[in-house]
Amino acid sequence: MSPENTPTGNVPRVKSASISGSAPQSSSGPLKGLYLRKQDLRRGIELMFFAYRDFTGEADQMLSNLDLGRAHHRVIYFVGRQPGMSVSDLLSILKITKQSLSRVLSHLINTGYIQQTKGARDKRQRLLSLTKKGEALEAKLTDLQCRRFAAAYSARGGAAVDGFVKVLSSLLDDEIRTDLRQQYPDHID
Amino acid sequence: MSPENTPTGNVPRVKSASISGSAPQSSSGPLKGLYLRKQDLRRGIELMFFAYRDFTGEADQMLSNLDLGRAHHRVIYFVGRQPGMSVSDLLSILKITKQSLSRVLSHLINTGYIQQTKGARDKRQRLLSLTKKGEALEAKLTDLQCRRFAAAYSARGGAAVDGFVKVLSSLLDDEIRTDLRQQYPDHID
DNA sequence: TATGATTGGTCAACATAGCTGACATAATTG
DNA sequence: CAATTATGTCAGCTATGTTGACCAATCATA
Repeated sequence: MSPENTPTGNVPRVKSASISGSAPQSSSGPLKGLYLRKQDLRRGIELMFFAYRDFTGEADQMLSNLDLGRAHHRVIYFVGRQPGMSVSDLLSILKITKQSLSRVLSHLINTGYIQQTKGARDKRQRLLSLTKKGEALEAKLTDLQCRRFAAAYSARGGAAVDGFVKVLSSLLDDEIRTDLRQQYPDHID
Repeated sequence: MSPENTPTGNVPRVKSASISGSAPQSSSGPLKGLYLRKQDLRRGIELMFFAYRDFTGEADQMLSNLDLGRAHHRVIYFVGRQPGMSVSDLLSILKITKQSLSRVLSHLINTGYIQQTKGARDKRQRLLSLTKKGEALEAKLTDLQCRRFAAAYSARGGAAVDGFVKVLSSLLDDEIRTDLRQQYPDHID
């Protein structure tokens, strides 16, 4: 695709790679390196782009009907996942600025999706949790996305799911992988 | 996590699911449905979120040094992938409005990353391609992301890559999957 | 207890990247 | 010729990110 600056040391250069792989073996074959051609890596890049867009699309639609955006969804999701979390917990998960979060969080509190309670140990903390209304929305949104995953997982089976999880977790930055490993100890290595 | 509105018909309800799976079998076991628990689906959701962020992070950084954003990257990527494509081709891939694309595309043309040529068959079309400068940037950005994929793929092996591709393609909307299948005929089913 | 660090909130200002709606031009097609 | 298509452009709006500055409450500790 771009002659100069040949890929990586890791990637076998395939000069003038054929656009579509009329590969002699199946692309899933055990032959080392057969999945490291430029076209295979590009396929991964594109799949990530399209799959992420489709994966968030349905929820985005439902949210826009409620005058909410994807940023609100993230907050609702993670607060629902770990009720009683602090604002700084949320900040370190989302990796956005306090100001960006504040805008979204305030709106969710004002519209009754999220409630705050003062921390018992540390009274500076505002511990976040979903209200009934927030729980209802979180359930609807998460169900939408879980449905999509459940369909994909059942269509492809456990071995494919295992590979999916392995590769995705290897795409993570090391720091994030360490965090996630603690939350899913048996599942992400 | 949210009792009301129980998941899908497809998803086995696991009321009061334990937070962390101290599963009796490995999560990748062949046992049907063991990867369809709510926690497994949530793990997928979260992996998509974090992996997508990390996957785009390095390129975003490089782009911001050039006063470009992710939208510019997408245009450069897809034009690089298919030189000579028309504006409407690009629109249907990116699924954004003409105006949104126009802003980004004009900037890339003005700054010399992309060039236009009138279509030979249809003179209304502006066929897009990368300039030398654009090719150089595309190569740097794509190499960055390919490196990440190559590392993940080699760390996990061909079987995992196969599962990764299968599950991701099943997460796509049907329409997109049909399109991609044509571009990677041997690879996406 | 006084000091410094942490947790959280807020204000102002700005940038990017999406959106709608309206309209214009050029070229193709029927 | 009329309708459609491909593209570009203007004006304005929204969502979500950014920086930098500053403040108040609370906690931890010298």
